[in-house]
Amino acid sequence: MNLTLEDIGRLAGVSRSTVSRVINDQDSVRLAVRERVQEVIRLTGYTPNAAARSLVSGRTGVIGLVIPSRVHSLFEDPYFSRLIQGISAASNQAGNTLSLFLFQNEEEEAELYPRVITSGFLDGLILTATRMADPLLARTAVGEIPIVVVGRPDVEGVSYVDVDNRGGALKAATHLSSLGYQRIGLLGAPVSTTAGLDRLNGFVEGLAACGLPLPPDLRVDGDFSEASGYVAMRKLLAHQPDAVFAASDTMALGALRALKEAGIRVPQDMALVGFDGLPGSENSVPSITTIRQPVTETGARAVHILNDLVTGVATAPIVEIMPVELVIRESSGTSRDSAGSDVE
Amino acid sequence: MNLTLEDIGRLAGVSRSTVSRVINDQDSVRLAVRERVQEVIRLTGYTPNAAARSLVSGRTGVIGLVIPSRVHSLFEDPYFSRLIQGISAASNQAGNTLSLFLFQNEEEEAELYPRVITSGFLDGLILTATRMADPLLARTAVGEIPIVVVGRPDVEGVSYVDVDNRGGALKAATHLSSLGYQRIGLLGAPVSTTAGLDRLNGFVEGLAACGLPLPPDLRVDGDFSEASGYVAMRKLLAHQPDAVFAASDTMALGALRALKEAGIRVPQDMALVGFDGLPGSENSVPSITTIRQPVTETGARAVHILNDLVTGVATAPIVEIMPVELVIRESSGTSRDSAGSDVE
DNA sequence: TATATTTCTGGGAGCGCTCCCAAGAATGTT
DNA sequence: AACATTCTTGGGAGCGCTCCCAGAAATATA
Repeated sequence: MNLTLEDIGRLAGVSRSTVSRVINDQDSVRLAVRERVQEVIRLTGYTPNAAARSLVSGRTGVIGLVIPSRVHSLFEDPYFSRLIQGISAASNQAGNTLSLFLFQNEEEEAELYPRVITSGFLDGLILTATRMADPLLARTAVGEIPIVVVGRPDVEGVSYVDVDNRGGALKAATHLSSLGYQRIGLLGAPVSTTAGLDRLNGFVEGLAACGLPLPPDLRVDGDFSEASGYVAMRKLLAHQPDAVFAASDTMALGALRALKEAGIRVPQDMALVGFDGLPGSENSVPSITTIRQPVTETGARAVHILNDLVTGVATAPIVEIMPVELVIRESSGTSRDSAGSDVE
Repeated sequence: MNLTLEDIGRLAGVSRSTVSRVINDQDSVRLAVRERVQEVIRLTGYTPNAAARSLVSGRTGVIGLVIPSRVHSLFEDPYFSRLIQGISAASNQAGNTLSLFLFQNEEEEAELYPRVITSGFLDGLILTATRMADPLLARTAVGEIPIVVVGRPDVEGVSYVDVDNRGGALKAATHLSSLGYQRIGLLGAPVSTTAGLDRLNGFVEGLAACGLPLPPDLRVDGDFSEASGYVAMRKLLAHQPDAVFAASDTMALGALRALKEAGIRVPQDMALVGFDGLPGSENSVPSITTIRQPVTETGARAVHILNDLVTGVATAPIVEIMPVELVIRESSGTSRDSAGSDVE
């Protein structure tokens, strides 16, 4: 039942080559012939065999998305969900097929990954949530397959797309400072991730630009989770900050819970700024001021860069930093002064 | 740089064919030769070209997972997250590669789907979240590619894996009845889904077996979401049930929120049973009695059945119903009597 | 030792496609 | 009308692999 080019050619009264030309939209096929062939293709529902095609062209149109073994819980994370959607949408649009590689554990990773990058099955790879000194990234240097990392990797020479973590955190700091807050605490993300590190540095830099320090006791780190935000906020409370920047919205949500429990009103008693721009921070009470990052667009850019690499339009490394945006909401809506404080 | 069978053969001093035999673990290769070839393969890091392989074998080892356009929000749903993980884990283990098809809208679905199932790129397909009269399912009947649906489809002749929705809802009903509750309400899932329908029927059947009715005013339907559970519970409250079965844990969580707001204690004033067995129902206060369904295993079974279909070990349609389990927690911990009621 | 039997190995054919080249058809030029 | 030029078209070759068959090597049997 499976048709071949030859079959279509026979039905249309032309040769294999002509049918191939029609399918690949190459010129130099007489209009009448072209239409006749297209009609036969339409009627038969013929689709070219992908394997044969890629055997000769050396390309499959398939790009892989690797999510390392650690991040399984994160799969429910709205960030990942949106990232995957962005990548999927962009690859559909670009005519790619997306293959998903979720490794269950390190052994699976070590066993499957080398095969994946060398079998010729993939045109390219998008790597997410790489850790510091990521073994996947190390293994990849050898392979010839184009790779784009989402999030800044800690090695040189790799193409990646990242959001402006540093700039975003800087914005958060200056925003809070401009409202008159002086004891601004940080609910940090793990510095074992480049995102955590960049947000920390940007935040410190922003405070410094406003003439403010970040005393060690005003910084407690979490792990991106709501629970860690809750715990960290409780610790922070002992040192009486008047505003807090949480390095993720999820942690900000946890912090908000801790503040509510402690009877501290937001923003009247304390201002709160998050990072990410997830729906949760918009729908909370009060809604949380945040640094919105373009997650879907980041995924889409990764796909486009990867395709440029695959087609040779560009050569690695390509780096792109996506802009972030300060979204002011209730949790930092009023200035320190109008909140009736005793400071300045 | 890309090696071929011929290259490996030359390096090992044997022919293409012998190398192929070693790689495919076929017998009748002298041990010494086999080891020499394996050594060369190990040293060179050779991996067979997937396209060439599948061109001749007619198989790619790739299975597709289709998530229709509607369910994008559901991607964050813990259910989908776990299902995808189950499917991914099982397909890794079975030596398959997983391709993910997230369609953004109906047009994309209509355009891409036919190509996907006919290009020969996929050995088989797993379809999730099909709706009643699903166009994908209808289109598929024509195609030759093996398909397994997760969740009972509303058409005949299709292989599928489902959980025992009917039996689970029946258990919930008899459990509540056995505790002495008499006005047991239903917070239903949409009957436009087979899961919603089956849970409704099982629940009614279970009540009937205990000699209890389901008065129309004791049934309000939601849409699986937390918000819909909240709203539905508030409506239900007006008709004073003494226990409620929510057809999903997420809705049960919403119901719990409504009950707390109304000052109704669970389980003292009202018992509550959910369905799914998600982490959220375990960690809530009080923890919610639920019907636990084996999500990961369901995904794994779908992969195995699909592989049986692909290899011809089995022929469609294959149907498998996964068992569910009543998990008793705080929200129905005590019997109606010991809760100090006036009934019986 | 000669022959029958089994085990192992090499090369041809072909999977369905794209690329290339050369031949044929159509058009342009004098 | 005769030739040069351009546009179309067909078929050969080959992508890297598996399958199959026949010949070579090893082993068993007389």
